[in-house]
Amino acid sequence: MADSPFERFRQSILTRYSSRELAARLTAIGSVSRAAHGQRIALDPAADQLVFLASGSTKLVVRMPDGSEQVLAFHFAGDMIHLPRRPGNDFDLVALVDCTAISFPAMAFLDIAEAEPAVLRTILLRALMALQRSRNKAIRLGRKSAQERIADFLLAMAERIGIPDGTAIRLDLPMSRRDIGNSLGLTIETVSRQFSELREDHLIATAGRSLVWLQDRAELEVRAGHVATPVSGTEICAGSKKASHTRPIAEADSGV
Amino acid sequence: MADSPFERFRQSILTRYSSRELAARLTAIGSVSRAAHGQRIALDPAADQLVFLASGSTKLVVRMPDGSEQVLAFHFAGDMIHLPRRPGNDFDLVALVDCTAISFPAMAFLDIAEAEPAVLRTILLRALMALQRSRNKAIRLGRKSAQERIADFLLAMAERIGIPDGTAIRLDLPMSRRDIGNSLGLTIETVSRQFSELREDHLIATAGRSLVWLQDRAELEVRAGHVATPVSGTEICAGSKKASHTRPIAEADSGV
DNA sequence: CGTGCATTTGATAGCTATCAAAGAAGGTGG
DNA sequence: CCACCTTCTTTGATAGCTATCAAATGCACG
Repeated sequence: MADSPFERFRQSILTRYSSRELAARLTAIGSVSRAAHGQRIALDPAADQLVFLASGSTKLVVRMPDGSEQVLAFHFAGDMIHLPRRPGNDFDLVALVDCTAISFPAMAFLDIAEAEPAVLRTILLRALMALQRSRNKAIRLGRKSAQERIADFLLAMAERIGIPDGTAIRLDLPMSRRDIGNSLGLTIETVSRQFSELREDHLIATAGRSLVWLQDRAELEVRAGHVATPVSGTEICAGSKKASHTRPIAEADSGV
Repeated sequence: MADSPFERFRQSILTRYSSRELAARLTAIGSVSRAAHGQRIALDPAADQLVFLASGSTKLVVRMPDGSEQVLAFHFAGDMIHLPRRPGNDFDLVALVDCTAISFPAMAFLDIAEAEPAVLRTILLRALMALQRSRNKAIRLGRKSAQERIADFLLAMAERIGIPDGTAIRLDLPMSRRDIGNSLGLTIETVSRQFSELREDHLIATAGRSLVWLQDRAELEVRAGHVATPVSGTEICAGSKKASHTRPIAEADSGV
């Protein structure tokens, strides 16, 4: 099957030159699981897992003692996700839409991958990217107001799943307002209020529950606190409102 | 020199069986730098760096456009730290006490380490630990009150630099209240108030600016929100206030 | 077309930041 | 060794932001 989960895994993670034996050995320890919207992705709770998300999108959540849940990360097709086992087993990978995933016992995966350092390196680089994203999340949560968090979140999503649409960027968000709130440390009401405010200011447009267009990326960068806010009218700021970083949309990326 | 930075690097990162040639090649691309309290650790801004902290302790900070700084992580001797280069170069590694560090260009390091998959694996495992800590930080910042963050912070520090002292755990915190606040997304005043409250409740004791004793770890776990808070006096909770997780203090660990 | 759930909007309370000032701690120079 | 001085920490009063509580509206699905 040219489009099977394992085929996607091979194309995404294994190098073009890696041996067939390596692929076979990894296939032997990987187990495919499917999950529909809202379902947990079944995982062996006995050991740390490396999960390759072949299709769909997920949220990585931790359940708090008080029953609430904190979203640690969102993941999209092609991501590798590391799930540590902790006493209490409180991490869950939950499907936002229908998903296909392959889960590997982490240590066994690395034992096999050691035969092919390039694969190990790929996993490492993805882990470092995931670390970087987690650090960015910590920045969002630590030093930002509700509006800054929402604007920053939208820009981060634009880089992962944004599609250019005229002068705007179109997003089809697979997660609910509640998930967004749980991810940003905000309540669902606050998320909604900030969406409304950005909409009134014509920085975004929305349709239905999941479609969002970013209409003024430069101003969103300002609202996100990515650039120093110019003091309106009192000082002359040379070169303000530059065209932001203009990073490529939807660059290949992942989430160990 | 048996105690040189490179010797510590070898003992901490390289496996006992790794070749001398590997060590020599890594040594060739690593540059030692020292920094006193408050100084930045000098790093080549041209490329991503992997930094091995041979001695001392540091904070990884990002400077915000408004001039404030967010602390992303604290690091201690033996840690490996990954510093990505971003446009704007806003990440800094700052010494909390006198430090010795070795910095490597990340890609060159990995090129060399590919010859020895066990080394690559060590780096990967440390990256995953750093990711886990960053996720925990995100939980702290996202879903916790000031007191929960402080209690959680103290417990996290206990696991890294805690020293058993009678029935208590002694901490010699190398960072200021301001650094703690910048790390937890709180102001210095709020940090101080929470310390005072924990002190009044006899959960901690302090001496001078840096010494802290954790006197009631189980209750601190409750205050940190690690265990469900028992509803006082209205319901009977079977087996509450168990002796927490009793994880080992100061286990070998690192921070890529 | 009706039902159930997600989202939006509104009013109020609580928590933490901010502003302000006093009180330790640790280092320096006499 | 002690007095001084700078810096960090602690404590207090107030304002602002977001959570919470409550209700209406809108969307998607059967």
